[in-house]
Amino acid sequence: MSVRHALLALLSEGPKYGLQLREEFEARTGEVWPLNVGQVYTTLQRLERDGLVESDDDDGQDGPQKGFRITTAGATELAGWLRTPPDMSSPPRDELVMKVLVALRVPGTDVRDVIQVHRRYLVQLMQQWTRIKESEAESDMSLALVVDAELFRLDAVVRWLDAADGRIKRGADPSADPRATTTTGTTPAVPKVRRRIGARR
Amino acid sequence: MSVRHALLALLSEGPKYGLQLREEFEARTGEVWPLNVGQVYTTLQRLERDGLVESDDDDGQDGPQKGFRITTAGATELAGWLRTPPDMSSPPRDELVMKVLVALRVPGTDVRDVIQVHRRYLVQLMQQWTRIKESEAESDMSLALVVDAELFRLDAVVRWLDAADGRIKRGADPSADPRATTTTGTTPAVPKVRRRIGARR
DNA sequence: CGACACATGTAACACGTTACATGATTTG
DNA sequence: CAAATCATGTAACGTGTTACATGTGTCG
Repeated sequence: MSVRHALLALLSEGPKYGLQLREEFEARTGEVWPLNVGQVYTTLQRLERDGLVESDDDDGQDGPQKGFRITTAGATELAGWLRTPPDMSSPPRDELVMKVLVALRVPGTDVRDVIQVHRRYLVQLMQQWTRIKESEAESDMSLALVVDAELFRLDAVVRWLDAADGRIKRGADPSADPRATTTTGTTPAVPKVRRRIGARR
Repeated sequence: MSVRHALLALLSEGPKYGLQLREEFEARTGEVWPLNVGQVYTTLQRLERDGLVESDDDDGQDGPQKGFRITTAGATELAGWLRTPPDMSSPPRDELVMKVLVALRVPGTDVRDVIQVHRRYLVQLMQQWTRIKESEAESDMSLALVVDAELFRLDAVVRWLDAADGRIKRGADPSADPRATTTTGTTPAVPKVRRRIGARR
């Protein structure tokens, strides 16, 4: 859903064609978020189909540098997107969190070891981003913002790993009665609460 | 890639069938990460096709509660996955970051306003997760871990928004010479650096 | 019986990725 | 001319979502 609206936003500055959109997308993300060309074209097709965008193929010919313009509907859609917080019920499945949850139960796995392996990797990554930030981000606002976001994100992951390690260290999961969740179907029908966060949207 | 390995992990405890996998997946994530059934079956098909899993259809019949077992190849794959940090070159495209980057350039948009709208929403979400954590997470390790992860993540996003707001406040993007990135194709061929973080994998 | 739940599947779609095919234009 | 680059597309696949179709068993 992200690329779609980003293209719409780029077109709101004026008509553009395919490759140009890719270049400008990458420029605005400090060349940190590569965008493959194929997706640009298919996304543009979908945008045109949905009436958010128009192209120059009125004259029949599909010459090179086929320009696209944003429509009124497109501008409306874009404005709405900018002010609508993403749907956060329920949170994204995080691969690293999955790994730790899973490692807690997979026989013959040292969870805390898994945690440390990933922690080391993350710290290393943060150092590399910090280096980039120090050397290049002075002059490029977009790059600075993207790198900041990544650093904050990685820092949160590291801190979560530490918290998880703490939780696991003290208390070998006292709540986990394997019988309660592992049984083949004889569980006495626990009223299943599907946790969803409601917030006015 | 996450669900695939999670199912593999569940099967490493012993043979299970489709719906059971869904139930146990959700139990292990504190009912916070719902998993739709259709995906379970299609993922199981792919796992079987790839030889990571075997089923009871040797006897021809496709009765109900069709059990699946993990294979040796599956166990190997799982062990590898647990100790392999996810590929972080390059970072995921974050929708909120995209919005702010985009809002910087879309005519007639108050970026700092967009930032505040989202900030309020995020703080509100954090309060709800905190409430859940205080009331229920005492007794459920998985839930505690998942909620912690979400709280750390949201906190990082809020802090990024504040940092971004700061950057935007001081300095109306001095680096941004629109001509340099917006030109129609006459840019003098800047040596395009595609930033990618290398780390031994 | 009829309603409900369990259980397995399929179809259609959105989005993302990699890889390939096809022209047009520039340049050595 | 030949090769490289620019530009547009398509195909195949993986993953995820929603919705529907189809059986089977249980229980009022």
